[in-house]
This record gives sequence, C-alpha cells and structure tokens, in this order.
Amino acid sequence: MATRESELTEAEWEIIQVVWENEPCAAPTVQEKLAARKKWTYSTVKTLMDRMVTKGLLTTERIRNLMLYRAAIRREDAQRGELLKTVKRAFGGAFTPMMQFMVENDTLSQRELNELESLLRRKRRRETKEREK
Amino acid sequence: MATRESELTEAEWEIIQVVWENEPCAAPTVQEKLAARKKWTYSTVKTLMDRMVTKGLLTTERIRNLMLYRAAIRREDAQRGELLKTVKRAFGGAFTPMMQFMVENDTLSQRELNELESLLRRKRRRETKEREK
DNA sequence: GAGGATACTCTACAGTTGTAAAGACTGCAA
DNA sequence: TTGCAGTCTTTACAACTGTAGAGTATCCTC
Repeated sequence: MATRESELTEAEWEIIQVVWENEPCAAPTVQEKLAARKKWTYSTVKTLMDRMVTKGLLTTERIRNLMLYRAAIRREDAQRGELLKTVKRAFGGAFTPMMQFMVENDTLSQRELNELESLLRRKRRRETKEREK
Repeated sequence: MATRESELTEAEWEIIQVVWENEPCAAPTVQEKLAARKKWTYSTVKTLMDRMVTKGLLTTERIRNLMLYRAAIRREDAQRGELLKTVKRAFGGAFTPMMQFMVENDTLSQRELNELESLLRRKRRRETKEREK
C-alpha cells in the first residue's frame, strides 16, 4: 500500500543515507561515516537511530553485543515523500506549477535544462519502444 | 543577496499563503479564511502569526486597535527555499537527479509529462526570440 | 456610559528535534 | 582476573512547533 508517511527530519535524512549505503551497519559506523559532515558524538547518533527504530524508519538485529541497523523504508519512497511534501506545501499540491517554477525563474541552470530535456527524450524513446513490442 | 534562509514550517506555510493572497490582512481574517481547511482557533492563528513576525516572516502595522500583517518574504523565495531544501536533503543537492527521479519512477503522470515538455518548448522559444532581438 | 462584540496579550503545555553526558555491560588481551 | 576498548542504555535538556485558554483592551451602539 505504501501509505507510508515517511517523513524524515533533517538529521534523520543524514543518518538514513549512510544506512542505505552501508546496510546493515552499526551505530558507531554511522557516526564515523558522518563525522566529516557532522560533528555528532556517538551518543547523538545512537539516540537518533533508536528513535528512528521506534518510528519504524529503521530496524535492528542484535548480534551478541552489537546492534545492526537496516533501513525500513526504501530510498525511493523517502524521496517521493519529500517531493510530495514540497509539492503540497509550496505549490498547491500539483507538480506542474512546481515544474513551471523550476523551468522559469532561473531555478535550473542552462545545463540542467538541457539534461532535463534529454531525460524526457530518453523517456519518450523508451515508451515508444515499449509500445512497439 | 537573498541569503534568506526562509524556512517555513507546515503551519507557517498555511498561514503565509493566506497572507500573500490577502495582504495586508488581520489575524481574524486569516483565521476565517483558513477555517475550512484547519480548525484552528483565533488564538492559535494569532500566536503563529506573531511568532512569524519575530522570525521575520511577516511584518505588522498597527492601525488603532487592529494589527495588519504583511508577508516579509516573497512567495517565490519561499518556494525556492522549499525546493532547495528537498533537493539538498533527498537528492544530494543536485536538481538533475531529482528531475530524473520525477521523469522516471512514475512520479509524474503522462499528462504532467506533456505539460513539462510544453513548458520547456515554450521556454526555448522565448529564449530564441530573446536572442534574435 | 454600559454592554456586547472584536481583537489583542499573556501564559501554558505537550510533543518533537537536536544534542549529549554519565554510567553500565561485555569481551578480549595481558 | 583484571582492566581497557568498544558498545549500549538511561536520562536530560533546551529550542521549536502546534495548540489554545483566560483575561484584557477597545470601540460602537443604545
């Protein structure tokens, strides 16, 4: 059903990214990987992760005295959730106004616009091929 | 400079939308306009609005015993801020991956894809015309 | 000039988020 | 067997968010 309300906070995003990349992983690992970007103590990271377990964002498996964490939601779902939140909050819930905003208003660089066009072309080509099958 | 960190919370988005539409407006007006969507009491709305003034999101002007509010940030800036936040959080800070996500993954409907293409075509046409001048 | 309708101010409170110290447990090395 | 290194658990706390009650000021109307 994916009625998943995967709402992640800023800190949770930082952590889950590391988890996705290193799954399964222990809290100290996450803390180390993040050390460069965030000067969080082990305590902080561990607390955040445990809260995420409570919220259903991560799962754990205890191996002897080690706690291994895994993401309980897929990256794509979290990304979609984040995107939907923004669309809803800031653009009245519809993607087109958001797209329009990006295309106009110089939000996207010339290069990004080109890339977007090529993404669309590629998609269309795929669709055509799909239909021809 | 627009180093404006216009970060709005959910409730603040609700309110500022109404303010943008009715500027300048009083708190009771905002409460009434929102009544349909949010069953917030006058107290709640007023508190939120006053906090927004403190944060520099709204400004006030007192006229006799009436407090008139205006938005202190432009809608476009708030929208851009929201978008940037999402891009940063969920897509590593680059627009292209986000675009890619939307174009693929069925985030956008067929119709939205069409609209996006036409937005791009229109933009290109404008640019061409611009250059010809 | 008294009363009701409006609008405002002050205060509160619980839940969430970011942040972390202090203490307890465990397993390996000396 | 003792201690250290690594890990975990418990507890705390301040700021921010959502939510609102109670009391106060103000103004128009009778």
